[in-house]
Amino acid sequence: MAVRRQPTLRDVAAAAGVAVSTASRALTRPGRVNADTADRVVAVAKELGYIPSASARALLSGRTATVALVLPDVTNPFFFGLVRGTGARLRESGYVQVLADTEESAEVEADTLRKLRGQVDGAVLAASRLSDEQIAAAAADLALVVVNRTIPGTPGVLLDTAGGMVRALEHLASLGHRRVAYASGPATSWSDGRRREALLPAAARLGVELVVVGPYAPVRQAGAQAADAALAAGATAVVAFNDLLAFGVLERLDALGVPVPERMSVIGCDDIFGADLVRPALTTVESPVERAGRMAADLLLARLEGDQTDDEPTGADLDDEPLAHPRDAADPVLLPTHLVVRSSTGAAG
Amino acid sequence: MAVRRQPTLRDVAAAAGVAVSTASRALTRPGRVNADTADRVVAVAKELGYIPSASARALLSGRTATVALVLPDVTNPFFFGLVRGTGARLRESGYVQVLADTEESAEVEADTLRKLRGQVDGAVLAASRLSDEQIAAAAADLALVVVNRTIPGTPGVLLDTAGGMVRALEHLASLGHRRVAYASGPATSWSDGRRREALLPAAARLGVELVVVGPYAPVRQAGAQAADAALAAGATAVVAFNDLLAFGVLERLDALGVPVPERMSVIGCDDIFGADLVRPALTTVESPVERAGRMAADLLLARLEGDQTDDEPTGADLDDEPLAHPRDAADPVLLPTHLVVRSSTGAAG
DNA sequence: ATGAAAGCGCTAACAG
DNA sequence: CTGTTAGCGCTTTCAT
Repeated sequence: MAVRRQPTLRDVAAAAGVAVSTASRALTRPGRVNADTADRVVAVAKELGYIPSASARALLSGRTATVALVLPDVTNPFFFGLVRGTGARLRESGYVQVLADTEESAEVEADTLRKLRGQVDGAVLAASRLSDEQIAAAAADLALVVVNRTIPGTPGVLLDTAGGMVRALEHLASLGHRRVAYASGPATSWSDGRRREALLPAAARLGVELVVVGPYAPVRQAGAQAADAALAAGATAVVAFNDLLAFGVLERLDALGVPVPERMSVIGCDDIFGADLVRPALTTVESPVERAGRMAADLLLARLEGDQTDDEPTGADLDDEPLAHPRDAADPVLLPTHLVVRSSTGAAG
Repeated sequence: MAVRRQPTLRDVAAAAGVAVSTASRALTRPGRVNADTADRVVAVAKELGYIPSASARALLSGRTATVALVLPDVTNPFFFGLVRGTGARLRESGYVQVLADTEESAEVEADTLRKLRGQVDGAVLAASRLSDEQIAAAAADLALVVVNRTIPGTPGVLLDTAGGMVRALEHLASLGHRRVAYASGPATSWSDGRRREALLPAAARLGVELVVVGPYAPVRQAGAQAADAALAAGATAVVAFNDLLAFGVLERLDALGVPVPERMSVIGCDDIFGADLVRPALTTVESPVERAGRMAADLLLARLEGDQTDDEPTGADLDDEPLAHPRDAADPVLLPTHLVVRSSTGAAG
């Protein structure tokens, strides 16, 4: 197991009867070396099973061809799409994806980010628990792209779940609901704040009374409390922070014998795996998470590949070409969401 | 973004007024240096925000403190537990986890493994699509632990799903089922072979007629065909290769108006997220996937940490101490599974 | 077109 | 206890 010493470039060069520098060129810039020599080197390298050392390359170039995806909780199905989306995009460009779970802790997250510096070329930071300032600080040391967060100067991808929730409310209003509960997510969740900001005026406009209950942890178990709270509030419908919570609400209502959607309509958010499996199937706000992941990776790679301007750029350059590469055009990309109506919503009881 | 040059050990040494080697020692072996000096160096390092270069360390030591988890498909919920289990264990020991998706392709897998060599200290290989020989070959270059696979000389963790399926069959037999369909998984799946080997004799013993249908891709969509095949075979119960497939079976039966479990019992495997959410809730073979992940990581780390015997061991050592560290005691760990009975199984129609 | 040599950041001898 | 030196594997000047 893992014993055999790996052949180095020196071995290849020796076997091919050339200098290491020639071997290096033959392998990386075949054009800048005699065709015959190049072929020979390549052949020898292949025969020896030579694989360039990533560490040596990284040490020399400062680039690791590795990107981290930093998440509060790898097991939350919501993030699966991100893992997949960023992973796919990164792989396409020959990057390696490393996964970092911060266990919902701001401290662990800050620590992770610090350690990551130097290990990776950049990171996609999703649903960060850090403050704007902390993120901005981290962004000074490590190429960062944030998902579902707005940090001035840092590129980001936003999923418009707030908009989706407004459409969910409109849907409920059209079904005759007049008293709707919003089962809110973690107090530290940036998304949750945005949604509340969007839901309140929308409710007023629609003539719907919105009762905010919570905050709840975005997990199934918390759904029981949310269901009870919605019931107690006299709501005929409940919009949950996410599908996990909505699943829990459905379970609780089922256990209580409250028919869905006859006496209570339920709407989730994210359309995670399972939303169409539960009975009744869950009406939910679908967000293109995988696309968000791809896009986040895209943004990051663009920065990374663009950072070819190694040697300290002159001051002049900094102020020039504001069009080609506008400094503060890091306006986050906003991805639209849409409401998927299933059987968990119906006319107001 | 990511501009500021990181301080190196040299910067720290200079700022502290010592030689780099002293700074190095102060930071890594505080005991072997004057306490005052050490304190000063540490203070300076902290002030400068010094972080040792992983690349340089790796280049020098040959160890990257990184372990890869290689999977055929990151999006398959079955693997979530593995991601979580290995990730948790690795993090505990200060290792970084990298995720590699081989897209269900043996070629991509072989390629990935080759590239990984040098980038990581070892890898956990789950549900490999490679042949035993290919895996054994890869294991010569990279510390490997396999999950759900038996490779002589390579440590592994096995989930006893075959045993679980036999218990599932016993459960069905006790409910009076006499004709049961097994919706088999991919032909290349090692697990599937094991299960068939276990199910056939068990069926004979139980006086149950087992009809093997398939093979099917382990995905929801394939469940429709499986359901139809089970129906056509006149079975009163179907055991599916995995929960994903079972979900599809449930959906199809629902669409066809076949009541579950009245006219058809359904059993899945893995107890993935959602198995208790579907209606009727799915009876399934639960396997401790997360534990398997932890254990796989454990085995790998044991090898890694144990591999302190750098300089080529003498031939003598190889034959000695067969007890302390038995060479071929790489007997795979077998983790027990158990049947979770839910409402998708009932008495034979 | 090719070789020799320097050096990325760090640690491990080897002096002193 | 601390400084000097060498070298991990590679790319990249700089010569030739």
